[in-house]
Amino acid sequence: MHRDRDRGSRRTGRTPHAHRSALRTLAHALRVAHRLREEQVTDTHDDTPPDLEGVGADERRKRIDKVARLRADGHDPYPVRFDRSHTCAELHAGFGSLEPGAETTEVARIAGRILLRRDQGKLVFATVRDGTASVQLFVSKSVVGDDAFAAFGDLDLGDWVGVEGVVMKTRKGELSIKVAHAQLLAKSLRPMPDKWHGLADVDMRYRRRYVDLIANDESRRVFEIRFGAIAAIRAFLAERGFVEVETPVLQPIAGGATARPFMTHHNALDMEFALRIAPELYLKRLIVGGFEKVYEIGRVFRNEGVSTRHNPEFTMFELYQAFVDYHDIAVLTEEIIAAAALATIGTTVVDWDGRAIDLTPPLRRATLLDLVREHAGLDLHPSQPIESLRAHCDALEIPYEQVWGTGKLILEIYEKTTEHALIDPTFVMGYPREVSPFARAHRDDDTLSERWELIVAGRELGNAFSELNDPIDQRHRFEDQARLKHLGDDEAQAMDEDYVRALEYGLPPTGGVGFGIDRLVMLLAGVTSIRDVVLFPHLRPERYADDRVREDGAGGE
RNA sequence: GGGCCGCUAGCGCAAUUGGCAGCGCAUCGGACUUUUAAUCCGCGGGUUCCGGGUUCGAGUCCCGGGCGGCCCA
Repeated sequence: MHRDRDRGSRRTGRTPHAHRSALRTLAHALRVAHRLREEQVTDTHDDTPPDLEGVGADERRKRIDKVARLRADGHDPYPVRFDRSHTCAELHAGFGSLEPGAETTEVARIAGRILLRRDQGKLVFATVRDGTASVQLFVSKSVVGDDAFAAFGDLDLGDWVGVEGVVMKTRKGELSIKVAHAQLLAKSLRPMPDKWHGLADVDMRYRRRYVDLIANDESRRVFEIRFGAIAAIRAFLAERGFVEVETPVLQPIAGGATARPFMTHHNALDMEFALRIAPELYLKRLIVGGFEKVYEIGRVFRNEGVSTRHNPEFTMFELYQAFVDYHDIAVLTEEIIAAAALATIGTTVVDWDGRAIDLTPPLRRATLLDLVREHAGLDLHPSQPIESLRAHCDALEIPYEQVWGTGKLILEIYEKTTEHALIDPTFVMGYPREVSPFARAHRDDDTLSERWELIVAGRELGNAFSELNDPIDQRHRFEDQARLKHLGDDEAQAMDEDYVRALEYGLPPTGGVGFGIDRLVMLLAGVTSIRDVVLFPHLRPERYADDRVREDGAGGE
């Protein structure tokens, strides 16, 4: 309150004399706007909103009428605030051990949404839930009086309510508030989903996540895992001296990954920007700048298909550390994953698609070439004649393009024969250098790179390098990529001159890793659709009843 | 992008060969002062996703479209 007053007086005190007439004009405009708004409101106030017509409008109509009646009786159906003394979880923690039938003298004030009602005539039980847990309300006519009892009876499932009363346990042992006062905090106009079956329609669960979260415990569980995993990663890294940074989402050149970007337009500069496909190149610029341990958790955007495995925007974790290599990064990564798992599900063994997957460090390490030998029975190496690798592709019915080198062909063979079979977590080490434009050459074999991908349940979870820090080499890699792009590979990297310039100032030896937070959460939560771990997944736009009218009017497009 | 499947009351689901569109929950009315998805009695509620077609008759069959799911690419 003090702060508000201070701020207000400072602002008035600073108002320059010369601005008064401008302020008067503004005040006038605001008054006009306000009046217009009021006219609109009174115009439509008693009318049925257009979308109230048609099916299912019954219950909403009734609840809207209730709101009007409450207002007519001098009650505010949407009061401004409520002071609570406890969350539901705090009540359980503090009074969970009460004996059945016991009544305390402790007065508690809690708030929550009414989820269930059990009407007993002159006694009503209601289950309310806040953000922490649920607690039962015990509402007795003889305690609250006839009028308040009737008012409580007027509340609907879904309404937000604040109550005050002593803490007690019923004879059956249910922790309850013996309500003395109850207040509507926000009227719900829409009927809740089935109290037992919840909201099952998958499409509606994604489109109306708010309802899904109200009705489905499982949905809340998954997102608690998500929030917990991210928090655990941040805590783990903070403890080890990493700093969290934010780098540009709007980038003149979308680099750091092979994917097609979304393009957008900057009006004032009149130029095209890409939404980032990875934060990688900016994070490494920061290592050039002298930060030694940086990471970013942020949204990246890839303009590709939409499915249960791909959302156009998803959350990427990327980390870079100076003076370490990809072996060090593998150790760090498995520790991060284990920390996230322990913090959220209390174990490093996850149940995924009916299988137990053990994330306990150390995870298996194996080279890509050894794994291909193991799974496909093929002894491959990038130094082999390209004809022999093409022959293997032909035999495996893998389509390829003439511009592809031996490294790309080996990667294709690996993906077709081996990757999907790697169920237990495996660091697949030593990708061909040709397909790894930001990884340094392998210290023992310069046809390979110091790069691993972490594969779990047949899918890529993370990708890491000993970062390429030789600016001359990096320039050549960009030029190779540019050549591919010119030949029609629209996922190839574009030359980023500023990034090369940054490397020319000197990137110290650096290890880096990136992984998809969404995929990690899927693994921890044991769900197979990315849409179950993204709060508001991308879906094709919903069609409203209005669209039909519009289309008919426009003559059908 | 291809194949298969789904869309029915606010929510969850039925509807046989093409023959009156139903059940549960929720709502509404009634009973009930220790319930736990409370219970019991009763009344309402429908653009069967949209548009065409076949038929005496379409939720059901055919064609086109929309949205989603699963599998494949």
